[in-house]
Amino acid sequence: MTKPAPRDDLAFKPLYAQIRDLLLKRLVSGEWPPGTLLPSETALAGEYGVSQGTLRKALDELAAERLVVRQQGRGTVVARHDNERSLFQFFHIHGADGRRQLPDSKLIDLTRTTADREEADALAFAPRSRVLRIERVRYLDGRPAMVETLILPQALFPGLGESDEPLPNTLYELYQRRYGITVARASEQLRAVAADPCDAALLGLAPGTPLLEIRRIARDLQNRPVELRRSRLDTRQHYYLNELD
Amino acid sequence: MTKPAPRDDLAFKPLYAQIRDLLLKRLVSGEWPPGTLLPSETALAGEYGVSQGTLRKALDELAAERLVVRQQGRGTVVARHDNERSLFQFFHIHGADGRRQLPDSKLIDLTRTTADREEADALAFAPRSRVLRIERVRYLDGRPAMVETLILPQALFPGLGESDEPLPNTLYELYQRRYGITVARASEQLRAVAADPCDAALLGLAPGTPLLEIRRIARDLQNRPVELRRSRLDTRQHYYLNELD
DNA sequence: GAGTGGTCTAGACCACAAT
DNA sequence: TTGTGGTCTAGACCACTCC
Repeated sequence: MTKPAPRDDLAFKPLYAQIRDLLLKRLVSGEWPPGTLLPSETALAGEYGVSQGTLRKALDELAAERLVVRQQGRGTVVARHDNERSLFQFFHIHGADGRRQLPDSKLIDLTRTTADREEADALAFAPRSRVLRIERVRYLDGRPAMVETLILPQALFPGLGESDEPLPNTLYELYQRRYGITVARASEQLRAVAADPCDAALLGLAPGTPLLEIRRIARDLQNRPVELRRSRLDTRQHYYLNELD
Repeated sequence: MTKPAPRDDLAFKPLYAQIRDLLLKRLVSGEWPPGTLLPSETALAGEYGVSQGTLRKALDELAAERLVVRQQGRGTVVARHDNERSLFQFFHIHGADGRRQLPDSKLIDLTRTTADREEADALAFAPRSRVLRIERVRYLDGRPAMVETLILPQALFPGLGESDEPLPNTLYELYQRRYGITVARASEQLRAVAADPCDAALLGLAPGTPLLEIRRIARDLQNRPVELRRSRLDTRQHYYLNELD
């Protein structure tokens, strides 16, 4: 129907990749909020003037990135941040028996402050940007297992934590629903550290106990850093699982 | 050419998945050792009596699992365990500056013994199977950074460590070349532990220092556990990186 | 029954590697 | 020049969901 992509410029992209980018732009724009049923493959193919096969390959790529979910017989849905997704994509902590569950959270502290140098570097911010700092303890099987510090740019999450409403347990769902920010990927750096007196008191263990520290940078659909998170986990009853394949 | 797959049994698989399984069987069998150039898509499609598109989808799946590598203009090659693959698929440790390099290794001890209960469980072995136990220290930037214990079933690696030849630094390449065992995937459990006196002496740090312990179970093409590995990393200069996407 | 995504086919042309 | 994998198309039928 349309001729194949021309090969003029050096940054050549196959047609299906170009279509993928156009679809992603519409996801980012908010035209199709999470939970929306996309137009059918044939409709989109017609709209872009490509074959169904090419459009399908574009959607398959977005599905592989977990930005959309394909459902035979129903259609293609924009991915939503439910507990299921949080658990499978972003939560790698397992109990000694191999089970996995989302932790409960107890807020310890919530302050508005400025990013220190390290935080600004990690988030690719201007130094001394305004950030929200959240400290919480997370419970697994009803017992305190993890201390967590979050750094959020105030510019992206205006008004967060100002009302009296309690913060939900799964924050990414809130980012998406209230601020239209979808956490699409993250990178985590893992280290072993000694519990400082504060960690120790919150987790009920001796200072100096080894803890697994996880430093996460979460990014949105445009690959922009939106959250910095430092978790310290007591690994006597739990471990972090990574599958390599 | 051939009719679509029948829908008789409950364990229905699409045709391309069946072809994938047949190709995998030939990889496992040793018919196509690592490094081999596979027959072309058209040749294989003819052989199985399917269209090129279906055969392509089967090969694409194997490529996604990193069992084969596609090279435009050349053909499809059976994946080989080179340093590149070891680094990208199996080695997640980075230096403080984000760089990554394979560590050097120094052998500390090599003994033939029987698996203890925990080891036998992890490897899905009969208890008290004969295993080879290797202890080594691994160096990054010329400095000791990690203590590593490996448990290998003697039945799978006969004669390993009996001659005087030194063990190579990247073992997976040896498993593949000498024993025809390809490590295809692995799972890693991460915990924070305190350095015991032995770790401390080998790494030159104080006993009790927090170390990142990585327990890896490596599996071959048939998903059979072939190696158990327990690494303890000094994370003052290095970290373990996991990308979630 | 209507509409969706999932599978499969057949054929065309392109980019790339090897000779 | 030959042969490979990569892209793109057009059309068919199937399995599934929903009304």
